[in-house]
Parts: sequence; structure tokens; C-alpha cells
Amino acid sequence: MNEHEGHHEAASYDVQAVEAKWQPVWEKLDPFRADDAAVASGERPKYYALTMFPYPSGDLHMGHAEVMALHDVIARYRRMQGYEVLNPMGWDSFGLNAENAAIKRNEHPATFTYANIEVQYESFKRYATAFDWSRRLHTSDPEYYHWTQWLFLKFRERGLAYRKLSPVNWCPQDQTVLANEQVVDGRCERCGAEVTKRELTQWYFKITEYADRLLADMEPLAERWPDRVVHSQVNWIGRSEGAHVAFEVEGRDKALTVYTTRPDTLFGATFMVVAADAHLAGELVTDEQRPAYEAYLEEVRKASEIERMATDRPKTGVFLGVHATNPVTGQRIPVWAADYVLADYGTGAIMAVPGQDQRDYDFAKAFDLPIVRTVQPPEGWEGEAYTGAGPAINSANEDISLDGLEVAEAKRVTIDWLTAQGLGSGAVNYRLRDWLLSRQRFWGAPIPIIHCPSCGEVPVPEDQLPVVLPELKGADLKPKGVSPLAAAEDWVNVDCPSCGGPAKRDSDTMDTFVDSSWYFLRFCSPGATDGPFDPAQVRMWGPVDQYVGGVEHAVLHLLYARFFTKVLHDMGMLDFTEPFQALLGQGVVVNQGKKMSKSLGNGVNLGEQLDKFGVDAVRLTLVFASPPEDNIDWADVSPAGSLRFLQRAWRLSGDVTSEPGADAGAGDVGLRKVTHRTVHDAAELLENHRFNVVVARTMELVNATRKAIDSGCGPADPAVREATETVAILLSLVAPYTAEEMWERLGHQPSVAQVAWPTVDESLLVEDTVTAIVQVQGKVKARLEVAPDVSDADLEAAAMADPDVVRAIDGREVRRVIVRAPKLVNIVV
RNA sequence: GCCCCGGUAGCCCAACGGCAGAGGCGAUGGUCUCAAACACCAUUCAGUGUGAGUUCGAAUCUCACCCGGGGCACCA
Repeated sequence: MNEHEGHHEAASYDVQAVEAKWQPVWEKLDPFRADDAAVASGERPKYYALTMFPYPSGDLHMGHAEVMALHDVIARYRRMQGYEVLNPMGWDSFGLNAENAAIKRNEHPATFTYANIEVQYESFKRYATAFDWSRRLHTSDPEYYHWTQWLFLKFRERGLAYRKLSPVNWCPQDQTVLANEQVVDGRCERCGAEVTKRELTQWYFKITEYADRLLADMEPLAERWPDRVVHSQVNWIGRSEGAHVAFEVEGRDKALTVYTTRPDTLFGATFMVVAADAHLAGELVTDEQRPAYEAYLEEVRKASEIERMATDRPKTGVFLGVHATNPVTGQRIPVWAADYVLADYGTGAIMAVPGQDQRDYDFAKAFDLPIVRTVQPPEGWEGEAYTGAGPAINSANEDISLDGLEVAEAKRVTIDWLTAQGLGSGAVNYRLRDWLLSRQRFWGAPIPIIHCPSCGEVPVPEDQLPVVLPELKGADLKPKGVSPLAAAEDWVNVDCPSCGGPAKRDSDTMDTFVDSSWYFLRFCSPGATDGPFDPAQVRMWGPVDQYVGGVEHAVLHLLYARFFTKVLHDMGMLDFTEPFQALLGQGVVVNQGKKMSKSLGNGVNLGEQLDKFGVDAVRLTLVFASPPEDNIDWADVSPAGSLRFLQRAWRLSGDVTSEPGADAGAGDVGLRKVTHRTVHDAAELLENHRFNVVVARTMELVNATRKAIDSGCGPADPAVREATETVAILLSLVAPYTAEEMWERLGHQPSVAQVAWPTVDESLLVEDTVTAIVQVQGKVKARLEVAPDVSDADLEAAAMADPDVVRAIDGREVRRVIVRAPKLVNIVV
């Protein structure tokens, strides 16, 4: 035979040539086009697979490569299972990156943006992703942001978009305000600059109105969302239960209401504190104390967020000159202003209970205010404020006594009493703040509002949408504290739609997270012209069955998109309230234990890796490296090893000598069992996103097939064909080029991506014999080959008769025998 | 400080409460080669972070601690 020659010639395939060969074939076959009709007619069940769309800041990088590889496994697998898969892709193409680049290059942000999109698009194609490109969208297209603006107006109609004057986070680097979610450790989430506070009138979405639902609806998601993300959101929403309590203030009609989680400690409230930067403080302060207060406020305003957030900082504050009355003790208590109380949480004021709150304790010590303990600390306790459990003390007046009650009971009694007296009530509070959505930058969706001196805020009439961005470029885009749009005279000056008088457009643009809060809906009907989406199409495809992306968006995109979905549901446009049924949060690709970065010089260039090892090897490496949620250290993995494996698998396809369609039933049973067991297990593993194990099992199948060819049933056995075809199908989820090449060599038409998931022959999953282990005192002493359906009694008898077991028992008395047929016998002596 | 998640071979990772090892990387030896690469064959290495507990039996369940990662944090 020409085995030597054949073997030599078939030792490997040319990776680059294979990639070039299949791309046009797939382009023509378009195997991933989602067919609306197939779902509408009930021909196939729908499956909406979505992966977070990228921001076009440059070419695709390792991070993209990982998500896409993982996501592709899911999309391709579901398709093979018979689902009609909607797997769209687009670009989150508004944002500062392009704007900053445009300033530097003296061009329009669109130039940079759309050029990068084309680069990424080509890379996606090369990367062999299973996207339906016919649904491609870009959030910076007027056809798209038309509807972002429309949604803004709808939200406003429902009272969910409003303007208010408030202290806001300001990023001095990006020259714009930021939402709370976009401030991480006092720094801008985007650029890392230290955030400062400014008092500005800004647009907000009233996400707090949905706090309870955003929290409650998380429960059913917890099963199929990563714990991390669920916990992040729960923490971020920060629900707490307590009470509102009204305090009379001398010389003032209106009571001073506070929120507290410890109404049971009311007897220990010896002073009150108002947030220094709350308007309330300015209202309360006496003329006499005003200069001191204003000096303090000035100081507070100068402090950065980072300074303010330090919890070990000494307490500062100023007396406002007024007194309130503790409603239970009747005591006259002073009202102070301090920066440890937050203006935008609760009512912006607290009752201070230094006996039971460390912060209040520190403040009381600093300003020599009285401290009363109202919860009995345990024997020998030596701390300062006591926050633990215990019976109430010093908590009685003529009307009510809490003394002796435990904390929970005391809370209940106090709330009941307050309610009866009309002094307060139980209350729930959230840490979540409204979403500040306006940005003082150019490259985003303009806020479709016109400010008229006589009519006030006037929405742009719907038939005048979209409000298209003007043609600004280069220096015109330089950030100057207000949006560059404000300086575009032709654009900003308009006639009021209401009265026809001269008016100005709102010159801010929307946070780009608004754009991405509804894109998954648009994909269901990307061409919709009379609404953001066709509700019927969304009913058909939605919600997203599997979302894949980075968990860094835990409280950003993933929270905002949930909010949008609920609002749209309330508007009657959606029949579901949660957008993403399941979420897979993949880890990040690092190098040598560190995040890849230019400054560390440890970046790994995706393009170079693809050139060197090929698309399939890189994808395989990323999928095989670890469970999808774990980080991958590029220094720990071996794309070269992946390529070797792919070549080894591919070589099988050249060795098969039986004809396509050969009856596998006549083939070697041993190999068939391995094949069918692998398919059976792979299905379950894929359901559970155990992709790395699926690859490992595929490797085993390749090894078993190799062995069968070389030293077993031989290349002509139909079982070898069956096994090799199965390898091609399994590999097609991860390594589409290699799989396609194998499929062709096996005598089939492309594309392997279009074949059905193999049917498992259940009879081949049954083993003739299984190995039962026999333990004595929990230690393995013998192995027995037994029938899978052996009875407990027979197995026990066989075990007791085994010479090794008899030796191990060594004549001792058998006290107990545990039998788990057919796998195990444990003898206790 | 509070709350989550995770610690298995030199490395990445498997293991329905039942034989600690499926797979890969690396290393070593061999076959092939003039030599090397590739390929193939073989070998190597842990008793599962630590300490208790439950159990006939624990990597797996419970508790405490240690280490690593994450979320929240002057949110009353």
C-alpha cells in the first residue's frame, strides 16, 4: 500500500488555505439566517442567542475572541438540536472613544466609528461566527437612534424621564456628568479620572420606581444567572426596611422627617444630622450660624469623592443653631449638618443614635454630644457603639416601654406606636438612585427636547424624529463643560413646536447605556419603521434565551436593560418582564496573571495569534482552557497544542475508507459505544455550559478512533466512519473550519453546521459488565466484573467470596455490609 | 467591616457522597530522522488549603480558620 506516501501527504492541512476556502462557501450558504416564517408557522421552536455587541474602538481583541467562541458553541449547538436560532450582531457605536479620536484627527466621529466597524466585521467573518448578518445594526445610525429618542419621549410621558437640579458626579477628564453606576471607587468607570461633584440640572430616568420589581424579579433568574451578577444587583439596589420618623423642629412648621433602620433605638436619639449639601440644611440654619455653615459647606464641596468615601476619616460638621424634639423622650436635641450624611439617600437627614451606631458615636465624641445606650450589650462587651442583638434598655416613657424587648420586637412596637401617634410609619428604602442619563458630549443620541422661554420643556414632535446630529468635527467637539452641540448655532436654535417662538434644543446627548438598553428588541425586527420594533416579532423571538457577555456590566447594562424591559412591558409593548432568561458571564483573558494592558506590555494580539495558529486553534484554546466563567491566563494555555489536536482529528477523516452512508450498525461495538456515550454526555455538558469538558471528551473520542484505526477494527469499519463524523460534528461547534474540511473529506456536502445533532442509540449506552468495587472499612480491596443488573444479594455473595476480601476481613466479625449494586460493596468489621 | 464565590499533580482543569484522574500543557525516555520539527509510543507527579464534625464511606455535606477573587461600604 502507499500508506507511507499517503500518510506523509496527509500529515496536516494548511490552516490559512482552509480558512480562505470556506469563507466564500459559507457566505453563499448563509446557514445562520434566522427564518421568521419557520418560527411563525411553528415548524421549529425559536431560540434567541445573544452576545453583547461590541464597541468599535479598534479591531477585535482576545476578550471578544473568547466571548464569541463560547457564544458560538451555544448558537451552533441549538441549531443542530433543531431550533430556529436568532443570533444577531451589531455595534454599540456611540461613545466617547470615537469622539476623542475625532478631536485628535480633526474629523467627524462617524468616520472613525464606521471604519472600525468594517474592520471588526471582517474579523468576525474570518473568526467564523454564526451570526445572522442580515439583522446588523449600529446604535449611531439615525434609523436606530430615532427610536432611542422616541423611547425617551415615551418614558417622559410616563413620568419616568425628568429633569432635576442635584449634586451630580462630574468627570473632569471626559468633561461630562456620570451616572452612579459609572463611578467606581470614586473614579470614572471609563477613563479612571477622579470624579468630583457639581450641582447641575440633568435628565434622569426614574429607575428607582422599579427598584422593588428589579429586586423581586431577580429570584427566578438566580438559577440561570451567575451568582456574582445577581448579588451585585441585589447589593446595588440595596433594599432596607425601617421607618420614617417625624421630629418637631423649634420655630418651624414642617417636621424634620428621617429614615432609620433602627426605630427601636429612638430613645437613644440625642441629636440629628442633616446632609451638609442638602437644601434642607440651608433652610434650617439660623442666621447666626449661617456663616459657619456656609464655610463648612464650601469645604465639603471641595473634597473629592475619594476623600469623602474614606470611612476612617474624622467626623466633621457644624451646628445649625436649631433644636428638634425627640418624640419619645421629649428631649430638646440639636440639629447639625455633616458630610457623613448623604443628601440623596432617605430624607437626607438622620436621627443620630450614638449608643447604637458607630458613625453617630464618632460624631458625638468629636462634638461632645450625649450618648445613651438603648440596647443592652452582652456581658464583658467593651466596644463603643453596640449594633448587635439584645434587650432594649432606657427605652420607656409614660406611654410606651420597649425595655426588655429584643431588637426585632422593639422595632415593630415602635413602628406601631409611631403610626398610631401619626409621627411616622414603617418604610422601605433603596440604595439605588435614579439613572442620570444626560451627557455633555457630542457622539450620542441627542435628547429630543426643545427648551422654550414661554412653553418650557417641549418634546420634539414624533414626526420630526430623529433629531439628527449636526456635522461637527475636530476642534468643534472639544469638551468645554457643556455639550459641543450648544455651540452649533444652526442646530441648536429652533422654533418652538408649541408656540412657534425662538427656542433652543436640549444640547445634551444620552448616556450610551440607553442605546444598549433595547438593542436586543430591535434585532427581532431590525427594519421596523413605525416603532422601535415590531411587537409581534418580539413576542415571537423574545425574550433572549441565552445571553453571553462580560460580568463587568453587572450593575450597568444588565440593570438598565432589565429596567427598560419592565417599562416597555408596562407600556404594553412586551409580553415579558425580563429580557434575558439565562446569562453566561465569561471570564477575562489575562496574561501572566495580569490584565492585558499597553503599560504592562503584556498584551496578546488576536490577529497575530490567528495568523500563527489559525482561527480554529485559537477558538479551541479559549473554549478548552477552563470553565467559561473562569479567567484564562494566556500564559497557561497552548494554542500550538490545540492546533496539534485539530490536525490529529482531521487526519482521521483521511483514514476512513468506508463509503458515506455505510451502515454503522454493522460496525465495531466497542468504538460505537464510545461514540454514542460521548454524544450522550456532550449534550448534557453543553446544556450546563461545560464546554471545556466537551472538548476533553471529543479528544477522548479522537484517541479512541485513532486506536481503532491503527490497532483495532481498522479504517474500513463503519464504526470508524461514524466516530469520525461524530468528531466533525462535535468539532463544528468550536472549530468550524477543521470540521468543515473533515466533513468534506468524509464525502459530504457542506455545511456540517447544518446537520442535525446525532441521535444516540440508547442500547449502546448499556455496558455488558461493570466494575463493582469491594471495600473493607472503606478501603478498596477488590474489583468484580458484574452484570449491570446484578442483584444486591448476588453482589454481596460474590464480594464475600472473593479471596482478597476474605483476606482483608481476616476472620473478624462482619458487623455490617452496605451494598450499592452494581457499583459497590462496603464491608464493616 | 458586611455579604458572595473559589482552593484537586509543576501548570490549566475532570471526578451522581463510593477506585482521586477524563482531557490537555509541560517534563523525561523511546520510535522515526543525517539532524531537527511534526507524528507516534511510554513514563513521571497530588491524596484534594488547614482543623474538626456528620457518614459504613467525604474532593464532594456541616462548622471554624487560612489564602485567592468578587460585590457593597459614612446608605443611617
